[in-house]
Amino acid sequence: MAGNMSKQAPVGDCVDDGLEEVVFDVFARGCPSRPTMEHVTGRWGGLVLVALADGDMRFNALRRRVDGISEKMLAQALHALERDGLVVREVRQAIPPKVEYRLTEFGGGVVERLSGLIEFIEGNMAGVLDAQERYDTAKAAEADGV
Amino acid sequence: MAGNMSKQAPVGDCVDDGLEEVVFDVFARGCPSRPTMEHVTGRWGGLVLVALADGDMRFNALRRRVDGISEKMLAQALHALERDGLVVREVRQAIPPKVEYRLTEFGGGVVERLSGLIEFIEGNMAGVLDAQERYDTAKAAEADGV
DNA sequence: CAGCATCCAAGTTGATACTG
DNA sequence: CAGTATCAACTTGGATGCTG
Repeated sequence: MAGNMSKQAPVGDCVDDGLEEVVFDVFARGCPSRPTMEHVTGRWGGLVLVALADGDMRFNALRRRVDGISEKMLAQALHALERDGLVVREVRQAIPPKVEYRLTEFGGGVVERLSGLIEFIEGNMAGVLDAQERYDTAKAAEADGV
Repeated sequence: MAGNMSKQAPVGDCVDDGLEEVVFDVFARGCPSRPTMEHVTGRWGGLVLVALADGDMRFNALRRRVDGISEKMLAQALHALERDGLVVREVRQAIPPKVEYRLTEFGGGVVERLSGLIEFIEGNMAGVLDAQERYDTAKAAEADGV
């Protein structure tokens, strides 16, 4: 494709042309780390990734594992993840077709950190539920007492 | 609001009535950990949270820090985060008004893990950019050669 | 099985304007 | 300053039907 001169992607506010040190910063609006971050943490990407930590999986197995995801969203998530180099798609020619998805090393690193986060949140959900209740009660009282 | 009987929120597939052990599971469709997870990892929530790790911050300071966020989205993110008990909103009566946002202990724990993830991703972005390039090239070739 | 294409409803977002 | 209200534009997601 045209306009593909080595690595100097046009990247907003967080990277330069390769002569100086490159710094990526999710806080910067145009930084390519933002989309990647979104693929990883978005509604489905993270769940797909973590599901793959249990071992390689096929399309429909993933679909079952990630409760509530639609075909379309799963395909979309897998594409994004594959493009970012987090997941590898492996086709086994056969009938019926067999396609497996596997984490790359980078993907594995992401999953480690991500599942740490998930476990931490799951482990604190009781407190979250309490906080929500308090918040809602306070809001209701406020709406009343005004 | 009506229908608020103690803690047995109607929570899909991952929690019961308090007599047995409660297990939260982000993979389950109706689990309340999912929304919370989304607030933390969503487009803005995570950035707001991590921004607050630098110290307490006021509304407009946050707005400047999180490049590209709109007023509306910031307010929305802060509400969700506050409701989940990740952030505290502190009002200082004065003119002009002064409102500060601060991480709770739980919020701090989340941020630790989240920023680990962010740093890992930022640190691997060079590889991601390469992967994307390879992916796009392969796709282009495929679209051609077919 | 794996997955793309299309359509459409519903939700999300951002700009703008306004309030306390 | 710290928000809320409103509206139009855009995006998302899911259901359905079809292909290899």
